[in-house]
Amino acid sequence: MSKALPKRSENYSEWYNEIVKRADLAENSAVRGCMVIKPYGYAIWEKMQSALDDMFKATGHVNAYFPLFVPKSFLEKEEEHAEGFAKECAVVTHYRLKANPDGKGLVVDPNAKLEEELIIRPTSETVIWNTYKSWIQSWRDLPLLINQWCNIVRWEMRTRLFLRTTEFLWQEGHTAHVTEQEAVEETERMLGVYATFAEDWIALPVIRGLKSPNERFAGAVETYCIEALMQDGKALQAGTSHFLGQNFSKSFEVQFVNKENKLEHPWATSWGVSTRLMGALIMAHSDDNGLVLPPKLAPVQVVIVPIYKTPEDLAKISEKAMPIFEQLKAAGVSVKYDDDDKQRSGWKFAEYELKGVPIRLAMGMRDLENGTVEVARRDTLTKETVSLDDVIDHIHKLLEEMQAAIYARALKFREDNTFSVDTWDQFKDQIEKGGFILAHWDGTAETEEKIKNETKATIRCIPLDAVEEDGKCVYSGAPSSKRVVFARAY
RNA sequence: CGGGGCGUAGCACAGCCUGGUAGUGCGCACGGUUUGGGACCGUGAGGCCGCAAGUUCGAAUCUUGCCGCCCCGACCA
Repeated sequence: MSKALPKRSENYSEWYNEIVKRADLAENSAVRGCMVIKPYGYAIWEKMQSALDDMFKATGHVNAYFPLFVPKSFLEKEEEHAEGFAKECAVVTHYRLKANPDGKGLVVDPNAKLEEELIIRPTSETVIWNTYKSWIQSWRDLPLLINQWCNIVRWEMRTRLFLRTTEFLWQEGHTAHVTEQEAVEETERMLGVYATFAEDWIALPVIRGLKSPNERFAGAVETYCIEALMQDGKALQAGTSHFLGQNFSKSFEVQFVNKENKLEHPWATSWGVSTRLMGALIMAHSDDNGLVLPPKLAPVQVVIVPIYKTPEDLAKISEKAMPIFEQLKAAGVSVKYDDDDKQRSGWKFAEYELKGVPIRLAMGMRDLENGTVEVARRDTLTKETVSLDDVIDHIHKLLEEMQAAIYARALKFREDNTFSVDTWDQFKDQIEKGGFILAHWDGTAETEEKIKNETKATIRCIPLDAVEEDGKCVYSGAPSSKRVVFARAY
């Protein structure tokens, strides 16, 4: 077995692929473009789900489930939406197979052709708004605040584990409101939820912004996003929140009676984050030794490794280790005691580093004599010796400290790799080196397109907190009032 | 869909050019010695060499076709 991971500095994408596989997060499946999320990777996803779900509930949302299949006629109803997704839809045309009359195996039964094709959902606005039609009659039915956790299929040309797969897992919130302002507030509220989640849980600093019209969700009036910077200097869109206006309520003829007894179309939002967040988590923090997990998302936060020669020694160590294990567990810390004698301690150290376990405790006979335990932290790869009396308290503090330190490190990286650029030459030069580029843009799709064609850089977002300043578009020289974020992106 | 690469043991690969007994490392099983940063020795199990056809006395190796996967582009969360 090759022990070392590829180095980030030498081949970032190979490093990424290897870390996903070696840390047991996911693997490619027998189905092209589709991944198998392995138990360890899924455990992290479950932690993300659980935290997000709590935040959705706290903001008044409830969960529901809508069908996997979308009748083609639904998808067609909102024109821009249909156009945007048409190219990447999987289509169900038949409902039955039969024995191959020419020999072995099965063939599609031509007599079982569907009258209307079914699309595997690339997103659920259409089925959901078709449903909302019957759920919404009065202003008293609003706001309708619904979320669903489900899978999605978008037929991508090229896939990468977690970052872009044909099938992926996500949540999609779909809300309906009486007023435009309420819907805009909801869109912004959920963007805030995503940003808070990214920063507090993934320890990932994000820029909150608006997408340019080019990058807008198909069918949206406005798309908000959070953008993060990965260690290779490329940007990753980590979440989106859309203000849909009345586009879907009109297309699906959803109306409610307002307080004045007049018919109105409700205002809509939708918002989602996906298993792509796993990719963000990996690429933001991990190093050449493996995963680095922020404690809040680590399936195992503390691992205790006994170091012993004889079963008698192990028994003595266990006697001291088990109270630590029990106390941590009782305090809600996810802890594992690894006394498996199949592997030696050195192997375990490397393995837990690869898997990103935040804190490792090692206890040997020497520690027993001294009443101590060795505490190793994953993010800095540092070790210290701590008295058994203090260790529980120490771990609690350390977990919090590490969560903050990992965020701080990512924030510093982003700050060190964000550049204000004012000339086209500087722009072209900097984009090769990576990072976020803050530059003036004249606001036209033409300029955006030309910049993309010449440099592969896209406008990641127009930051919500952009300062107003007079400037000239870095490409066209036309006047501009604020800087937008450019980067090459995943 | 274009351009490149690869399909041989669970995994990573060699062998192919120049046709002739299917190999190495890791992993796995058993035994022993080890154990504070990925231990070592010994014994052993494990293969339709991607699929199909062709050439040949004989094909992992040569020819043709097909299938699949990976990487680089165009498309995208």
